[in-house]
Amino acid sequence: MQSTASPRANRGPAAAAENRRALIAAAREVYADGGLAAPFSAVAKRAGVGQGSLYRHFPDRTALAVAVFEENVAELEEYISGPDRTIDDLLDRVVAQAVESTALLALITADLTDPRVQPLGERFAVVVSSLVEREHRAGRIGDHIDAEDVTMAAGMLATELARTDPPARPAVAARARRLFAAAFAPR
Amino acid sequence: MQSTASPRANRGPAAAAENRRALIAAAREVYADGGLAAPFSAVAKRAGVGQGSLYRHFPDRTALAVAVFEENVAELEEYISGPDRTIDDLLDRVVAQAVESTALLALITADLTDPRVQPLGERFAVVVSSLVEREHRAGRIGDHIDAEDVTMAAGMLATELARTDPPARPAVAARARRLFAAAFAPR
Amino acid sequence: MQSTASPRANRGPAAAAENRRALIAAAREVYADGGLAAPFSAVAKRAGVGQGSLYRHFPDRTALAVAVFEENVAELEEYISGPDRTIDDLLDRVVAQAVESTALLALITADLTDPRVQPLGERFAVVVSSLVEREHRAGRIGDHIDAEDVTMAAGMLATELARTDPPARPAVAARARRLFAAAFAPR
Amino acid sequence: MQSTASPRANRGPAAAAENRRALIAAAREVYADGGLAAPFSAVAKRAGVGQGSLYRHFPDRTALAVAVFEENVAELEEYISGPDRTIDDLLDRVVAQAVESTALLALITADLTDPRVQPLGERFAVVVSSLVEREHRAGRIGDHIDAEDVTMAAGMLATELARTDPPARPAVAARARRLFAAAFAPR
DNA sequence: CATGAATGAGGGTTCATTCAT
DNA sequence: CATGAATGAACCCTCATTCAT
Repeated sequence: MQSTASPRANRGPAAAAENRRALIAAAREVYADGGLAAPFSAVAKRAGVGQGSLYRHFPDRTALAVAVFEENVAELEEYISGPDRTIDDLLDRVVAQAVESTALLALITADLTDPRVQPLGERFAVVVSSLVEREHRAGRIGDHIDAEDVTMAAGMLATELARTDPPARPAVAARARRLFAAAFAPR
Repeated sequence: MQSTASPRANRGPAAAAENRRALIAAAREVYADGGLAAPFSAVAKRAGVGQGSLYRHFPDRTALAVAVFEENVAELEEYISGPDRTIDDLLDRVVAQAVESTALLALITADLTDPRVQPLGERFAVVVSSLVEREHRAGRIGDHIDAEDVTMAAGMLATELARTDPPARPAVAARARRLFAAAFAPR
Repeated sequence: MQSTASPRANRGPAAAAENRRALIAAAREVYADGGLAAPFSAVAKRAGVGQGSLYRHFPDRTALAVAVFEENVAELEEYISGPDRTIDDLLDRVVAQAVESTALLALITADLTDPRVQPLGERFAVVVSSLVEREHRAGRIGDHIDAEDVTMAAGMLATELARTDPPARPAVAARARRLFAAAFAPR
Repeated sequence: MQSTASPRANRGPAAAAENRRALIAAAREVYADGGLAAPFSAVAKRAGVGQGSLYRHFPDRTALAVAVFEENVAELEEYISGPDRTIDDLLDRVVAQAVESTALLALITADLTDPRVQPLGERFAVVVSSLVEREHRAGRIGDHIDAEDVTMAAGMLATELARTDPPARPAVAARARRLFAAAFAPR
């Protein structure tokens, strides 16, 4: 039974929102550094927050991953909504997000049927669909390509980058992008 | 005091090679089932071998992964040496190997600079190079494709499959293969 | 920054008494359900009251248990004051109270020397004494039985029931009651 | 992931049986002292054994409790097998075992349907039955008493003692014994 | 050389308690 | 005076690794 408690500063409920944000940010850093093997508690430590608060905000790793990706997807949605966005732009953003998110991405792809995860996938699918349609109309991609092809490519790209050593990433990204560009090109 | 311990069957040195093989096979099964999170000791148990023997043969996970991939690469080398083998054939084999090996693949790609891992990468590169050259000559793939493109594609394909739910794998494999075929095709 | 916290309804001092009652009722339910292992905080949650209020009213588990038993004893006192009440009637009430109170009873019997607990024991002793005296005069119990015997029997009975599976309780209660009746009977 | 290991003495498999015994003995002490709330790990510490070994021998608290009671019941069986043993003798032994075992008894009575627990209950029932039969024939107990009455009494007695402060135990034991003697007596 | 028990550090999670709002 | 988030110590359990037999 826990008998001792020696709290060391309690910034009060006002800190809740701030803590939540700090935890999400910390999660990006921790999982980018240490991969999925990183202790869950490391997120709390990095965020400068008690473990209890981590669990209050995110009862498990998936909940945290979902929160991270919610931000990612929101960013994509907003970015893509700009005029003249292309699949290339999308992949740019994906590449940019890839590294910090990949360990978490592994978590999420591990259970796509989780009810918390599905909405994210759907939002991403919508982003891709609208882009693909636009690109088709513009004749910039071939008729043999559909939204799911692009989604899969984005996923592969992100994963590939995530497992690449940082210094090698630009080269790998370039090569992969070239490969997919070739695949997408109208025939 | 009378020892109650009864070390079950010590078949002597002769068993060493057999144990080694059993461990490698067990590793495939264990990591295919449980992912990288599977306890290392589960490999010993599945192989019907003591913990000590596991550590004697493979001092760490990477050593075991290398052994598994050595078999995989050897199989590829042999397979590819047949006449008329194409990149398509290679990818077929990669797909076949992907699932059981992926957890271990994650291990290996995590440290490609490990001196034990490099030779494997090189052997795989040789396999791919010879194929690519042949395919170029046959005009079956475009000039914009080099061996490293194919290597990367094989890696992405394997990973993508590994993280796909078994029932969905055939569809995913088909889609990915189509994508890469489009990418490789002569223009 | 705008606080997003929204302390739900602070009904002012008037609510204090009401909260206290709600907490006691919640304690019965929570500990009846989950045993002593139930988190203290569950009482607050069940009562629909903040943690702080729980601690304000009852600084520790024992304080809460004492409050519960104060109600129990008061009920017994009132019940017993009726005319023609017998030890049998007392045990009936004890049985009725047993289940919901037992986890808390364990708490209380764990430290009978606690100054908050003693008065309860004494009040219960008074209840029993008056009954025993009456029964002695009526010749319904033997001279070998004193108030402490009955007190102990009541305690054992309550505990025995509390640790019995609900469906088996009637049978167990009947058997125990028969046993004690035999013990109490005049010779 | 556990990365460091600094074992501090490994007496080898030969210690297994010895460790098992030490754990059972430690369990008696720990739970007698601290009640069921005692950390499971305290048993390992008190036994001078690693936590892992504790879990290897006894995967959960119930397994440990069963082992303790197996010894208790065996002792009762042996004791009772002597000539001229009476229910009084049985209760003497029960009283003697009560304190050290009660926290564990709470554990066991919490799930009597556990397949590991049932055999123990049955063995105890056999012990009691043979005694009761003998006492009936000797006319030392009334016809209104059956084996289950005695079993219940033994249980109540043990529990009552267990929750009594050590100094008060002799008096409580005496009183309870007197009560049950009165209940059992031929009419 | 094989076996498998022993070890104990570490990570996951819960919950008692405090305190800003 | 109420609320409920924050805190972190403690417990549970698993598993990597060693080593007596």
